[in-house]
Amino acid sequence: MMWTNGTQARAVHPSADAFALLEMSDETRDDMLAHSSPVQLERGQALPSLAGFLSDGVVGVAGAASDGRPLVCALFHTGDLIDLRRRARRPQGEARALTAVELIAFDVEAIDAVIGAHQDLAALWIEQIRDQFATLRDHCADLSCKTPIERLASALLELRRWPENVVAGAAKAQGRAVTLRLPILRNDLAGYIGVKPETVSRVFRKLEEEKLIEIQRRNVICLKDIAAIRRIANGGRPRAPTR
Amino acid sequence: MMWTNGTQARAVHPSADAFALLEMSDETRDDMLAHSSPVQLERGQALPSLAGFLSDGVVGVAGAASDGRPLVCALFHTGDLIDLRRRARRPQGEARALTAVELIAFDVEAIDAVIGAHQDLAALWIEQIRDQFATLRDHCADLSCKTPIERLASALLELRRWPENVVAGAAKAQGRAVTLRLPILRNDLAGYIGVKPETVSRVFRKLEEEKLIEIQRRNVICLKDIAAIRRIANGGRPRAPTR
DNA sequence: CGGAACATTGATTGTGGTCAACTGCTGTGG
DNA sequence: CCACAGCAGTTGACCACAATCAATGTTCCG
Repeated sequence: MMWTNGTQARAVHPSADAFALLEMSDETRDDMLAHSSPVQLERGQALPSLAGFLSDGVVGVAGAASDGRPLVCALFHTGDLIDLRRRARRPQGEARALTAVELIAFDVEAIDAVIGAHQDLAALWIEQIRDQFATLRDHCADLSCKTPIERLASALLELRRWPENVVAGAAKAQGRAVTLRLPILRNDLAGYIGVKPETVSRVFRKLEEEKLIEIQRRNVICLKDIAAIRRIANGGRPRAPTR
Repeated sequence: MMWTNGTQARAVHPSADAFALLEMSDETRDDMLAHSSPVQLERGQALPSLAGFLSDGVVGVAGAASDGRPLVCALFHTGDLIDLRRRARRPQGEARALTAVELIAFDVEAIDAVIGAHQDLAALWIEQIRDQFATLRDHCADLSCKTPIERLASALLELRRWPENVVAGAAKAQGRAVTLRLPILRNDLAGYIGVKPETVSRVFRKLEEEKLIEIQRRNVICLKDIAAIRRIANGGRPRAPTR
């Protein structure tokens, strides 16, 4: 894996300026940056702060089960504001890098004052958390009652929403087909959709047998029939009746 | 069921002033109320607005499965600010009253300006959504990898967090025991923890056989050993190994 | 190459969904 | 008052299916 020398300085990644895409005034931006510190993490490392801006990579929040059951209850992607603070007593759950990550970690003591001082930032912050809340509601709906194949289909469509996961080029050419670069490992994907890695593997194979996807490499798959995949994701494969 | 005369005027419910408990200036409060309208809903009715303050009752957000699988992907309780807006194209999912509900429905066109104008409201709003986000993450963790008995234990402890669900009196007397008034039906509870009503019934019976709870009435149960219930909720009942 | 990490495949079994029948309760109306 | 309908919840029998465990395969490094 690249970038194993975590804290060491290195050339700026092209996507590192995702921060510049956030719509806010320069003044607000400067004020935010004044109370933050950029860090680089490798896969597996815990986030140093409960709040930050994810300028590159994927972060997963793990819940706390007393035994070591792996699980990923929420995903953050490049361009997301992260705010995991809560009023509740025990701060259970922990955020970890699922890929190599660039993070602008905020000083949680100071960032609230910055938010309060800048109306545009407050609006942006609310919009971000609100969207993540909505995404998580959808995800909960998947976990509540869907079959593994429906969950995986749903997760694939969700990953497609982030441009950095979509492989350019082949996309337009093949009509409705889209080639996806899965940013996370099977293990984490399985944890996210609430099944075991073996099941993910079996479901991938099933989808490929049905010509709906094509597994090109371990983490590169082509969605060949988006419409059919969406139909499955919306509940098109309920469990068989007992008869 | 009481209050079947939905829109008809009636005496103010004691808990209707939960709104007064929100920490904000009078000016902010007046400004909010100027852009909102109080409504009363009975069980099953959809919320008239994507944003509001829940002054009494329980609201559930249902996801959208193409077949009619019931599910409740998020719960709101008395005292919660509700903001279900999202940038995403299709506004899937729908909020419905799971009990009789009193709601101060906000005008979604105007409420953002009110938030922008009042710093205290912005801070409050962020804190609320952030907390709901955190609660939902915990819930996702439950759904991802826990067994039905663990999920139900977790849900019971979650419901205990809202004082209106706790039956006063017997609570203090019995030491660690707490009597809970379940605000929602078995069906909705099952949908929330991602199992079928039959399973909820079986798990309740199992918990009662183990003397951890006592089902006093259909919707009144006594948690007799909170510590043991919490141990289960945290992952104390994994599925048996195959051997 | 060798080795570790990641991923897949196969055989087996526990278990929660499914369906169906039943109980208990409440309100309605004759 | 009982009869009845309607709804919420429970119980039982059955079995599809995903978790388990084990072994093998693949990829990616040094």
